[in-house]
Amino acid sequence: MGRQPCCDKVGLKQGPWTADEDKKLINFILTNGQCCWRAVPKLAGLLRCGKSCRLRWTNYLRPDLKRGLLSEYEEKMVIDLHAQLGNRWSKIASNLPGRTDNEIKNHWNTHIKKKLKKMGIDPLTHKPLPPPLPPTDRQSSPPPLPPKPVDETPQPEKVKESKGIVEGTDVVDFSMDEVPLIEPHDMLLITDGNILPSLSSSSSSSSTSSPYEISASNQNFAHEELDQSLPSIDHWCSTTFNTTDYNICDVGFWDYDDEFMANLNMLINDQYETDKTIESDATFAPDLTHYSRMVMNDDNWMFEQLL
DNA sequence: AAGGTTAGCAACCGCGGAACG
DNA sequence: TCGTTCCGCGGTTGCTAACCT
Repeated sequence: MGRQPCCDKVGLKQGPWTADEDKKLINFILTNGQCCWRAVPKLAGLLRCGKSCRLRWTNYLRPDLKRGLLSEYEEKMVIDLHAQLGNRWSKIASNLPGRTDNEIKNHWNTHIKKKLKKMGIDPLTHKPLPPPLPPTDRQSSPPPLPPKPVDETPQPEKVKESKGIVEGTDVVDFSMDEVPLIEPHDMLLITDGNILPSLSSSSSSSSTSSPYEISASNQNFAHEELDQSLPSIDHWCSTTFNTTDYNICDVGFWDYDDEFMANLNMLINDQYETDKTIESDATFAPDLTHYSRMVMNDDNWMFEQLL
């Protein structure tokens, strides 16, 4: 017996989302938070499958998304994280606040790949490309084998993806196995050539195998960068709904973790500018007691006072 | 101006794995 | 332990605007 489809597609809408559908979804999540995605379309009055709703929300409607092209810094981050993690876009995205895995994947495929190739770097292995062979050689000889990873020691966690390798044939592609995995404590983060001060007490930076340092225990890798990376709520509303007719004061009822709420709180209250030295999650915790609920109504954001 | 091509991106597809009964 | 459900992820598709001829 095969796997059941994620949703009954009969009568369900597919393709681009309309503004009205967006509003319905946003209103529902603002009011109820993120719950079981399968139930969302029914409860929100949408003729979509739950998967489609989740995708639309996570990739487009989330208020913490940063729209627009990746900055030079973000691009550098993506390149280095890709060298460490391979095509694990969600992991890469988790280190870039306001960016989605889909967005990074698209940017990689359309921009970064070409850039690296132009620079003579293989986007798969992040090593210099072999010099191009003359046309006659290309026809007669198989493609060169990819270089082996420098570190030959066995990896504790082998990535399962190994598509593209066909043993005994000339069809040779690269796999995730060939990208050495780096433990969080091995990572090093720099921006424009300057090593950022570590926000994590545990990062010893003894290994310099990577030009970036990502502290696994502290995802707000650098407050300065976070400041640039997170979008403003005003910007979100104006870009998402193409309207300036809203009045943002406070936002609440989000089903997010404390750090996200704190970041959002800082954006809204301008608290961030005066409190850049915050280091622990405890001090990040936002005060939600006075928050209003934001609801989409027609083309405008409406606010409901909770207290 | 019209038709063809390319680039960029939103959305979909299908699989794997976690959670649960 | 097994079957089912659901979520999340990575790969792929398809639409559309921009560009080219």
